[in-house]
Amino acid sequence: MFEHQQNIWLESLQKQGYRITNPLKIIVEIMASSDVILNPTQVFLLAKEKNSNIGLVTIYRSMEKLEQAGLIGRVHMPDGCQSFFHASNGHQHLIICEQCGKAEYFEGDDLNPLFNRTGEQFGYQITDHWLQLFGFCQKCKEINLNRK
Amino acid sequence: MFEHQQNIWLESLQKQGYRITNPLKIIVEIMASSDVILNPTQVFLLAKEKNSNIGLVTIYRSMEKLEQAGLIGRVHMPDGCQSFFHASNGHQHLIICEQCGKAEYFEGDDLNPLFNRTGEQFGYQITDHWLQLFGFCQKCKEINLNRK
DNA sequence: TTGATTGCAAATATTTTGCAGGCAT
DNA sequence: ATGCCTGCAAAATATTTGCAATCAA
Repeated sequence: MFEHQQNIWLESLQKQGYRITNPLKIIVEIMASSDVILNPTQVFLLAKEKNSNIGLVTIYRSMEKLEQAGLIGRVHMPDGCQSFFHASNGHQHLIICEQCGKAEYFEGDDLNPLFNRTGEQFGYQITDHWLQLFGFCQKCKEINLNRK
Repeated sequence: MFEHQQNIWLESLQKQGYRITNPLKIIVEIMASSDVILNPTQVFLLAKEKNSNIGLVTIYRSMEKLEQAGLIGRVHMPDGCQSFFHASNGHQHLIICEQCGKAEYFEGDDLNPLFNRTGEQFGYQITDHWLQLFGFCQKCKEINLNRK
């Protein structure tokens, strides 16, 4: 299942002219199967477990490729914006656990009427929008309860 | 008018125990009257015009104070999240020009039902949300038309 | 074979910290 | 007078670039 997803990513990268190297495969494997947002250093540490020789620079360069290819996207949080998550199908919105970074996409109502109305009201031509929810996921809620 | 706003900020800072120094006054003057988002370096350059002796480090430290005091907030953009803008009254949302950084707050519909519904659906306890619109402001639309 | 990709080292860019002197209170 | 705040220099972080060797195509 995850393997399937990885292959889709690798094919996509190959079609776009990138070479499928071992380090890239490892990074794809990590990013395509992660249900939490990850920053370059976190990806680096996970990747080292699979190939102790991999360099942090390769992570940066590969993340850039995956982003260019539309496979991952940068996730902004109140305390930083260097984490990445696999991209969504279509334009969906993110709900993110502020404790563990677990993220999921959700479909919102159609907010375009609000966005267009607001754009007109202020004289802006709207090109994009962000909607994100922050909170505690099921697991982290339980963890926090047990701590008390 | 802007002076009034500045004084409110300075009083608030004083009440919170901060000392009202000349560099802080200059930074408050800039942040309280700016209608565009500004990063520390931009604030530094603007502040230097008023006090050529001011240091970039002071900008960083003062921005932290203003943020702590709830007077400014960090603004996240697709290409960076180191800019600041004066805080809103209540929980409003931002519409930002991606070209010049001009920003304004707007009141949305009440999106809480959507947020709560989504939180329940995924098992998250929602603590916060972000809604931001990006686009081109009136002036930048005109600038771009004239360029063609 | 060829040139894109890698890992290392070094360079940049950004932000934070240590400290002596100055200034608000 | 006290100790918070400032500016400088230096340190710590985060990210990017140069380069020779390697490897996918």
